[in-house]
Amino acid sequence: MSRRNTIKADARAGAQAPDEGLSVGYLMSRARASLLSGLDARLERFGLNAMQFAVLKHLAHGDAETAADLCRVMYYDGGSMTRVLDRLEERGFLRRERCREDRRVVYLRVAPNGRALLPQLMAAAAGVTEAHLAGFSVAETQMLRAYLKRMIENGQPAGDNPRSSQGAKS
Amino acid sequence: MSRRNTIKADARAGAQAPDEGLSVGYLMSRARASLLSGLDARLERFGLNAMQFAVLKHLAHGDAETAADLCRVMYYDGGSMTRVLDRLEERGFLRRERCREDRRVVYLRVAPNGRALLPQLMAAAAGVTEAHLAGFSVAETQMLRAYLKRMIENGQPAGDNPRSSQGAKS
DNA sequence: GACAATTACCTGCCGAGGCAGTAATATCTT
DNA sequence: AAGATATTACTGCCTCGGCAGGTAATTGTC
Repeated sequence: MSRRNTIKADARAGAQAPDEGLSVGYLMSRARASLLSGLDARLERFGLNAMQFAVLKHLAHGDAETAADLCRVMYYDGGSMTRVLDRLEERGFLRRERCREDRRVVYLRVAPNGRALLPQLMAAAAGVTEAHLAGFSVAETQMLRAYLKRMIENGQPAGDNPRSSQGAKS
Repeated sequence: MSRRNTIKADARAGAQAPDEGLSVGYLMSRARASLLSGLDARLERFGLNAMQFAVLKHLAHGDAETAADLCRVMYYDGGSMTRVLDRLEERGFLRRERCREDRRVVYLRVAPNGRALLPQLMAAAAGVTEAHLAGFSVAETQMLRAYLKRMIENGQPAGDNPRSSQGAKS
């Protein structure tokens, strides 16, 4: 044996004294990844992924009714959204319907096919979240949500625009 | 004017009774995205992104000394890691050095070039996190971290399928 | 009515990340 | 000792998401 996997024994233990602040970012990435892959796993049997589910959910709940709406609500790129919708339509979960008053607009309607599936999808999503929040009291969950909201607001004012189109050239 | 952007007036109010639980995931994605794009913005003047910074940081702090270590610590793909390291080496921030005892292993060393930059990078990263945690007491930050850790642990047992591939073939 | 500006949707292109497969080396089993 | 198994690093291939550009349609200005 020459050099076994060492990785600095306590890199995983919460024993980091130096940059405690940074760890919030790492923890959040990890938690989100776990949530996301858990959701994807549960949606797999429906042939959908988390993104597709989110789109259907927003449409079904009336949070949005066009592609542009979805992009605003979900902070998502327009070009990518088109392709997500293409696949959902192709699979019959969704219908596109051109608006007659404003012919630029295409209304999005959840097809009966997708609408029938939605309760199960919602249940799957709720299940994943609940699993991750196991042992959390209602108050704790609310606090967590409040913390996250505060962080988001702190990031809003200066310097955080997802689609600033002003990106760097590297 | 035919149909203005509506987006369901009360989608923003906290008036959603049904799927309150789900919002944790959305909030976390938003917070993380804000953190990440903020970090990228601050690292831009060094010609580095968040990923490259994280690699340098882990190497400099001794959390890892090979590509495989980095992948384990950062829950990152091996193939992608190779390419990140390629770029860092190319730019002179990093040196690769084959281990003589175990010739499969390639040790990664932060070049003086990169080591000199590290304090500024760390400061930039800390700045972003602090900005997002503005108004948080020490206790609150600790609670947030504790919540995230609990969520991660809850996701470990059965919920965290490494990869399910998109399985979207039909 | 003619012009510019804006909006909605779509397409092409590129980088990032995940997965599978490969060659080399090391370790375990029999 | 010899074969099986594991690990390390790397390479192709694919999908996804972001950005820039393009077309059609609407709104605003003169």
